[in-house]
Amino acid sequence: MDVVSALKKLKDNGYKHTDKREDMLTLFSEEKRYLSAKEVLENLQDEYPGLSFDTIYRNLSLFEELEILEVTELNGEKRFRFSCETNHHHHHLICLQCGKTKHIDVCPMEDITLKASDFNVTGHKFEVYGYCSACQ
Amino acid sequence: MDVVSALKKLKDNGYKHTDKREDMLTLFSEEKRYLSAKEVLENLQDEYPGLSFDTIYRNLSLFEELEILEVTELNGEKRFRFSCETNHHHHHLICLQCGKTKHIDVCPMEDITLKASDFNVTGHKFEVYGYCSACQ
DNA sequence: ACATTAAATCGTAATCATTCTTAATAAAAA
DNA sequence: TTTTTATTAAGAATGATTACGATTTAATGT
Repeated sequence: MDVVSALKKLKDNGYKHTDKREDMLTLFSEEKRYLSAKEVLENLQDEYPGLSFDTIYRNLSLFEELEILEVTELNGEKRFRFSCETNHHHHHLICLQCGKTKHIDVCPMEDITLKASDFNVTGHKFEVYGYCSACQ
Repeated sequence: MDVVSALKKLKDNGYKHTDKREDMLTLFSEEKRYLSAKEVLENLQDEYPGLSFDTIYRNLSLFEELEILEVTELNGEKRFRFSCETNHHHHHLICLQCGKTKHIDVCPMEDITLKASDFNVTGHKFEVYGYCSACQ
């Protein structure tokens, strides 16, 4: 995912182009890591003094819906990151300090779904937490 | 984990025995599934009319600290369940409707830690969501 | 059993993340 | 440029969780 194709996706789905949306997308493209709504707000507040939380949250949800961003939940707080460019199903190592991520290519789901025949599996979460080299 | 050994654990760590704590533990031992703080409150309110959220939360945290309960987070809400009796490391299938769980014996963590040599891994989460046979 | 002490509880207010509402504003279409 | 419709600001509302001061209760020693 990159800013240009994200903007195209917005347009293709009938949503308008705004400076705030573009700047939010640019932020995510520069910081390839999980950011909280608050972090996003703080990053854009210099440029847009009266920027409201509502705008941030509304756009984050929209981006999630359009699969521009992916979301995870940590300590009762949602965090968003740019969707990974690869179509290849994968999971992440997530730095608890800065939100930086690394790919994990193995997926533990292969066998599970079959074994759980009397359980209708609709989703899963595999995340590994710790500290990246910069934050150790 | 069972009520008797949970009560013993409380005592051994210098915490007092109260009717409310025992009833909370009994509830978890009867419902072997994830419960929210609200569900716990509602279950005990008949017996204790003036029961406060503070009491529920304080005790849930205490139980978590003593590893009497284990916790997960779903849709911005903490949910607690009796710790599994087995010492064997494992994960869960979790019913999104009723919170019922089933064991998953495979653990995807075996290789990961080694491969992530420049990443200090401190924890992980592997949960599979869906609907149990009763809730489908 | 009774008094003492420290922990537990109540009732309520505060907090934090998130969502909602209404009126004003700005982008796209005609 | 006007109209239409989406987007935004500002702040109130919500829902889960935590914090606080005053009161009550469980454990301990006498």
